[in-house]
Amino acid sequence: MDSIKGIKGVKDILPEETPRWRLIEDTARRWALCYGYQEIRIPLFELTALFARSIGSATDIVEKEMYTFPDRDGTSLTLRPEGTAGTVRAFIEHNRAADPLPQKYFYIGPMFRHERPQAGRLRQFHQFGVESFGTSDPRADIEVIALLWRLLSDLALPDLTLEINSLGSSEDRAAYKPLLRSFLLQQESRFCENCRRRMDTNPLRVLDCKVPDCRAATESAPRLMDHLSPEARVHFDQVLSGLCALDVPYQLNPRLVRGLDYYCLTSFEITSSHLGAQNAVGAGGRYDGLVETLGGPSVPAVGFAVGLERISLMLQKTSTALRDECLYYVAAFGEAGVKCGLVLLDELRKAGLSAQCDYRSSSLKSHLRQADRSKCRFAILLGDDEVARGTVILRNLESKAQEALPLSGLASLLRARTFSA
RNA sequence: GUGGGUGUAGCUCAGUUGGUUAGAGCGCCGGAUUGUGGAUCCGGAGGUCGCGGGUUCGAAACCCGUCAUCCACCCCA
Repeated sequence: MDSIKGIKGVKDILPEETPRWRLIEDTARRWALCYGYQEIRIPLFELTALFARSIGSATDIVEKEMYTFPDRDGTSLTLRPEGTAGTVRAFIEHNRAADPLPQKYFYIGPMFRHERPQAGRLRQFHQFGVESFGTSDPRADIEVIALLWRLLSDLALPDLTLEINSLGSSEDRAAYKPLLRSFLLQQESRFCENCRRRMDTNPLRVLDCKVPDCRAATESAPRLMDHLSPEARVHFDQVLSGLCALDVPYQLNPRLVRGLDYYCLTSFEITSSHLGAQNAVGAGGRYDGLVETLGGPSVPAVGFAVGLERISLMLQKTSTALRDECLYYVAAFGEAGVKCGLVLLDELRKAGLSAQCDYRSSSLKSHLRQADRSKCRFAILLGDDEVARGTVILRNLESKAQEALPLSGLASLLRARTFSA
């Protein structure tokens, strides 16, 4: 009989790795709460139309990467490829804009995109993201960038670079695109096939091409940054000076263009040189028009998302192995010992002390071998002799020091020791 | 969707120009006078050589196909 395998690009996170994942998730939650963001839990799937409208129907995500399927009545549903669309939908649906307080949310959970798996890229992957609604002030941009920077720094991820750019307003881009396009057309022969196609569909992306010849060809291209409206320019300058004031180091990258349609003004990305080809750890930007696009009021917004797998990959290299520890191993053997051991295990656990036992082991020797492997700090030896005396032997597995303790009331005695130390 | 690499024990991998019972290390289970773990020594379990076809007296090895996986492109977190 053939065994059933997992789905391509959908990975199990095994017990060896979950402590690392909890560290990442706990750190993210802590920083988000510290900055006044509140957790929101949104569905894993939504109407397909939501993503098509928010992300942009001409983007790669919508065109070829979504897990889309018909509901039983035929309506098209899609597994969420990112978290912003659903968060904005919930924001509108529950009329949160009517609440006068700043609306700041974070989410954490799995996302789904049908891509070829690669280092740092899976079909089910995990993101932590924040969305700050209602504030057009550049300090909101600074805040989310600082939050992202502090979070990643706290995890001590190596060689991070924050790159930042301004995409201007949609009017700025509309005015800039013809300039760029005519520049590109003048030297069309220098570009790769991909870029020639992009000149029509999305000329901004040509700036982002990794082919060295293409990069060289766009070296002297007109810069969007030089064609910003005065308002956009001021906004951008204030973001940059704010980052300076907070000592968040950044690098201007005029080529930085995001792949989702809804971004405007501030756009940023944090990369690491330790990640292989997919070097972006997290990215985000401002999306002032999105709430309105999805049928809500005109509400400015800014946010980011980070890839948890990519953080995990880097953490694997830098930090020592984490593991979940168990305190006591109960080595119960012999006819009477086994009976008492069953009860003792339960009492320890009821007292909040982690305890385990290998029920297969029948000799003290094999128990101690298991205790050693389990990495418990103590073994409690309980054989027929101890039962007869009404005691147990508490053995420190590291120092090998042993002491006899009374069996009755043992759990509360150990509890008192554990929590007073 | 495109390109390349890799599929042999639970894990990491050997396996000669095709040659007979397919190996090692680690891990696992047991033992070394029966109540004391890690070290050492000894023993044991565990493999449709990814799958299907072909070439051959003979295939883990060569050929074709297929699947899986990894890396890269595209693009993204």
